[in-house]
Amino acid sequence: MLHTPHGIVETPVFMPVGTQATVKGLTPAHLADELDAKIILGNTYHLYLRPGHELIRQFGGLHGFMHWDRAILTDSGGFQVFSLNGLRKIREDGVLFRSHLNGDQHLFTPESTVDVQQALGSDIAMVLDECPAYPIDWHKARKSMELTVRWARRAFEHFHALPEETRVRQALFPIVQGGMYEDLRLRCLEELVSLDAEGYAVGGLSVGEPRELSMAMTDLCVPKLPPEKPRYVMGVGMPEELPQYVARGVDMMDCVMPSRNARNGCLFTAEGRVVIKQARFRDDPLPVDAACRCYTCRNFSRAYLRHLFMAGEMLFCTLATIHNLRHYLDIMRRIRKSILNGHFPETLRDFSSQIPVN
RNA sequence: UCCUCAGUAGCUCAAUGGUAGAGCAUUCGGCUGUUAACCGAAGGGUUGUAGGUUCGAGUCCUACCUGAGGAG
Repeated sequence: MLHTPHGIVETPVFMPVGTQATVKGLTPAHLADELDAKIILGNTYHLYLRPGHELIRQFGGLHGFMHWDRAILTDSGGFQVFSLNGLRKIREDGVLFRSHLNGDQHLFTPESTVDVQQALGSDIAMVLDECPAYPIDWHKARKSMELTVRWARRAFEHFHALPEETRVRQALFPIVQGGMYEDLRLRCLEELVSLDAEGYAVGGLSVGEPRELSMAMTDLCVPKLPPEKPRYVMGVGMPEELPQYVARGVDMMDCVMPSRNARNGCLFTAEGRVVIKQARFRDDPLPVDAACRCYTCRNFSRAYLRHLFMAGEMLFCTLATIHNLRHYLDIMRRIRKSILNGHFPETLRDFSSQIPVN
């Protein structure tokens, strides 16, 4: 269990992504009542650029601003630096980048991203890291990893030196990098463990590498992270992969897949994907997933959902996102239950025998 | 009855007489710490009809058909 200033989070947990102070398509009531999500993500990069972290601070941080009283983890912007390739320049002191909104130039440093996340008031903050592209050669991966380690040290130094009276209670997680190279990953991990953080993340996965490699890196890193502390693999995964990450010791995951794919018409079920735009669902009276008990599946047909999608109606995004996130969170609930019951191995086998999502 | 304008993909429209295209729609893919209600691909045509001029016609000429506007 993760004890945060905004409640206890049972692990292993999947965290819905709410980049811009909203899980797109959903109200906080959907998240809390319908999905019972205990923790969601926010993003330093996006919120710093718009509406600005100082404004959010005035509204009582992200929690007050977006009316969410459960836990929030904020990503540092390291991944945005990676995906904004071309708009940025990485230097020793930090990353110089141009806003994707208006081209303004900004500098993120390990220190400034801690400050921004303090203003956002998240329960868990992430250290600024460099997320290298895949593939990358060993020498470049080493340089990148070493920079990530230096940045992590600076972030922690700054974090510990924050003035007691204004400091927001918050955990800070460093991020293991090192490309797909075992030696680099292990060296990075060792350095970061010495920071004695409250939790650790494995980053740089799901950047285009084959699935086996993501799993291999997880296999390598997670067991060597302190077992009594939460271990977070960033940016994963497909629904059927969730139990496999858990089996490797992962406590926390997040991914845009359920929410983004929902908006793009891809609904996940235990029987595989339902691509709702397909003509075969034009007059299908069945729910998306007969086994699902979400609001969408309890009340609406595939034909209706297809109609909403084809008509570009905004309700589609809401109903589809409710379903996909419920599917993800139900998988995690089932996993947690089976762990408590001592039946996780059987549950893992059940999931493995299911039809893969694609 | 006459005059003018217009008929090109399902829709709205491009195309100096020289390989008929686009957007939307349709169908199908993709999406992994959200620059993403996004991106990509495919199918789809006797250019209103019938003649003519020309090496070559969506384009020029003639007649007809359909529609819009105008005159009487």
